[in-house]
Amino acid sequence: MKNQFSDDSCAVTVIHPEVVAEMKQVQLPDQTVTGLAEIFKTLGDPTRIRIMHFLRKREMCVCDLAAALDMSQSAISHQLRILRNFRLVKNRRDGKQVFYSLDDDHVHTLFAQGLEHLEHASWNNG
Amino acid sequence: MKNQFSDDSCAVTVIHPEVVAEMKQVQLPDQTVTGLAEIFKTLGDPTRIRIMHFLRKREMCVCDLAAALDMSQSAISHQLRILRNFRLVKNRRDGKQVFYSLDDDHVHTLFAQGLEHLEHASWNNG
DNA sequence: AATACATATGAACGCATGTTCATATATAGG
DNA sequence: CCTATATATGAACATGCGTTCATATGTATT
Repeated sequence: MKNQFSDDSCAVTVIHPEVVAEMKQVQLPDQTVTGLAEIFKTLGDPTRIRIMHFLRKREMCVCDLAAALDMSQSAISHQLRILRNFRLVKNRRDGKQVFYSLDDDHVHTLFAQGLEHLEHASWNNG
Repeated sequence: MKNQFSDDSCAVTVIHPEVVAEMKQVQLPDQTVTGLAEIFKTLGDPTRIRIMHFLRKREMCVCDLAAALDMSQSAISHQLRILRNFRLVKNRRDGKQVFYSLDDDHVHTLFAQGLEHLEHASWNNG
């Protein structure tokens, strides 16, 4: 016999069965895991970071965003759709223009915490 | 003349030149943008979310992580390397085993804020 | 030294993702 | 109604990413 096997999975050696059992119980629901991953993935792109950073300062229309970022209107619009889908930004129409702004305050805090971690990581980077 | 053009970019209509100018000044440094995006991208994967959630509870060795997640040791190891590269987890060796834990507290808060946003988004979802 | 075990890593494969290009929708003005 | 403008969207293309498979490294045991 070469290996121990966990109860209901593929062949993996288990070293601390109690730990594994305990962790399987406190596992997050799939929906929560997916949701969390989606939020973070949405923020995990330079263009979207830049957009979010601007919208933290003020609401902006699509055209101005594209100009300020030196990118095409189409690219920005696609990104805004993604941010909108995951409720990170909301929009209002004013005539021909559509203005975007942050959807809620948690995003602000997410940003701040991200920056704090960045600093922390830089310390250790030396 | 069909369009206005921004000073130093490709052809994009500018609607509020003052806003665009102001935003260009408060732009984040490229390094910061990249760093932030990398942190969030790193958290933007279901497997890594699950790993981080476990490590929030206790330190764990690679084998147990693989067993608890019903995934191959190789897959987990690859993911741990990514988390390690971006200083989200740290590791210590104890004999043949390597134990992983969260690197700092900001990650905890990042998680919490992500979850809060999840709830917020669920309200609006109806 | 030789074996067994825990972890790490490189290559490869399939799938997701960001941008561009072309075009559609929506609103204002004549 | 027709044109111009602001935004949205679908298809396509290139790049990036997560997993698997095979294998290497590192550590204890005999």
